[in-house]
Amino acid sequence: MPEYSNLEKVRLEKIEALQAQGINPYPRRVERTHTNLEAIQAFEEIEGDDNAEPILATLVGRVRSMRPMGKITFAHIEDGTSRVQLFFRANDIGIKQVKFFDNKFDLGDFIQASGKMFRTRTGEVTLWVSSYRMLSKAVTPLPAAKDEVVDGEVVQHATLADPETRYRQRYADLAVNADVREVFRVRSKTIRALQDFLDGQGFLEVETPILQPIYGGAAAQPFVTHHNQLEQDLYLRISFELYLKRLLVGGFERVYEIGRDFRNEGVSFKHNPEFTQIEFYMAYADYEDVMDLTEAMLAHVVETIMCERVLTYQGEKINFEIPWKRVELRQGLIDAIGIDITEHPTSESLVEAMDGLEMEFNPNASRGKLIDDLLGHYLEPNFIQPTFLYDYPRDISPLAKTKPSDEKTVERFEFFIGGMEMGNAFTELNDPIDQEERFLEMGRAYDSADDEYHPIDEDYLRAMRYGMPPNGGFGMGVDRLVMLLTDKRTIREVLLFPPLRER
RNA sequence: GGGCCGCUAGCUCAAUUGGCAGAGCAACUGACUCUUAAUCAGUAGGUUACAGGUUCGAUUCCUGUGCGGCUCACCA
Repeated sequence: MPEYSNLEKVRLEKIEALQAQGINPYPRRVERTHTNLEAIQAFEEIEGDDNAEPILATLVGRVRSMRPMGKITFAHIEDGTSRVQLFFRANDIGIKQVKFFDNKFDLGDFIQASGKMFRTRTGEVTLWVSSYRMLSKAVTPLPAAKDEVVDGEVVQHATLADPETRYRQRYADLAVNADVREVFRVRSKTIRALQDFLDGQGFLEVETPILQPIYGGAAAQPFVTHHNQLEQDLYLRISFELYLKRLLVGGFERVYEIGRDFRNEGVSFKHNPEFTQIEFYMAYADYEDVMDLTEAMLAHVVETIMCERVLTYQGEKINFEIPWKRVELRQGLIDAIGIDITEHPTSESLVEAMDGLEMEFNPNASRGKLIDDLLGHYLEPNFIQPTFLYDYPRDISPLAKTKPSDEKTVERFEFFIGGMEMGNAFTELNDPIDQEERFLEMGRAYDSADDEYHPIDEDYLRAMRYGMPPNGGFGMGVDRLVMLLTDKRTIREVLLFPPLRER
């Protein structure tokens, strides 16, 4: 049994009063002739034409404001398309019906109202109500104090702002904050735009297992679960990579997947334990082809959402015109801190060179890890404009092909926007013998670090031994892209139901 | 996981040095036939997150717990 607040008790009493009058506060059937927006537009089209038939409409929506004035009442209702004003007048429907609305309806209730569209003296297109009924009674008041419509824009005066309540009760946040609803419309459009682009390039969208007996394709701690009948532990995937590349072996030349990855790691403004990833794999392509496609894809998405290839993120204008800046990792570090990583082929040598940097680091880390730390600290935050950073150390890239000229470096790029790492791509390793050696090296690296056991995906190696076409692969965090497109500083703002501790 | 900060009415926020816990909106009662943050008059609304401590007296100071925020760490 919930403990009802005084405000809720008042509304429960209203429900009882309705039922006592034989009125069902939660009826089954609804009538609706127009959305609110359609009704307003239909009226505006015939307005001024004396011969036109009046627009008769039955509208539905949630009551968002009420202004009772004795024998007339104004109210605003909101549906999925727009707000519209209702006008109740005793002359038309009788004082009882006006008072019934004033007394038995509350902010947040759903109503169905019929009448004629007209424009008030103060200029607002309004439904002149001839009949109305309750569609759903709200027991709990919406956490919005009051809002008004100014020039068609809803202006809120003190609304739900506490982040904890907003995330825990996202339904209330959405109901009350139109800008939050807009974020998730943009999110949906973003995913659609990615699909449209890749479909247009001849890619096939596929779905691969989320529950996997062996996880791989990224460096991350997995979530573990258990299948009762199979009597087997399964992992929630940390990437799609190894399954998608099996599909290249199977004969699909271009595949992509958009879906959820799960990583049992820390949470931050740009990390969530479950997040949406897009990966694609492209046969007969290398990482430079993938760079070209990445630019074109992001330009398409930004243009679709923003209607131009520019967006503003946290006050910075970000330009998605092609081509983007391309920075070689080695040169980027030389320019930033004067260290040439090719002159330091061992971690010992690199550690020596890093002595004196203000950045803290683990001197026992591998050379690749140190380079990764350096770029995360000195390069990433400065890449506000879309930037490719390319040619990475081999030992942190076990699935990428080495450069022909340099065994310690692989054909890999990451790209950055707004100071955030957005994605990762490489010329994919397709040599099964080399791949097995890399896996074994990696296993040793884990042993030596006394870290957890890292399983080798033998089936993936078998697939590669059947022959895998040369290919370029790509992965990107979709949540982070949506952050850019909606100008949100934290990933939680673009997740409908961000994780919170149980209360 | 560490550090810092926060938690007061349904919502947004006040409360002087430790001295009767307040406002706006929402709610309730009444007035009002073109309002739109409607207006006007009145009423009610609190375990100050929770538990303990110091004190004549705690929203305020101290300790612990819970939840959240920021940040650092972790994160091929």
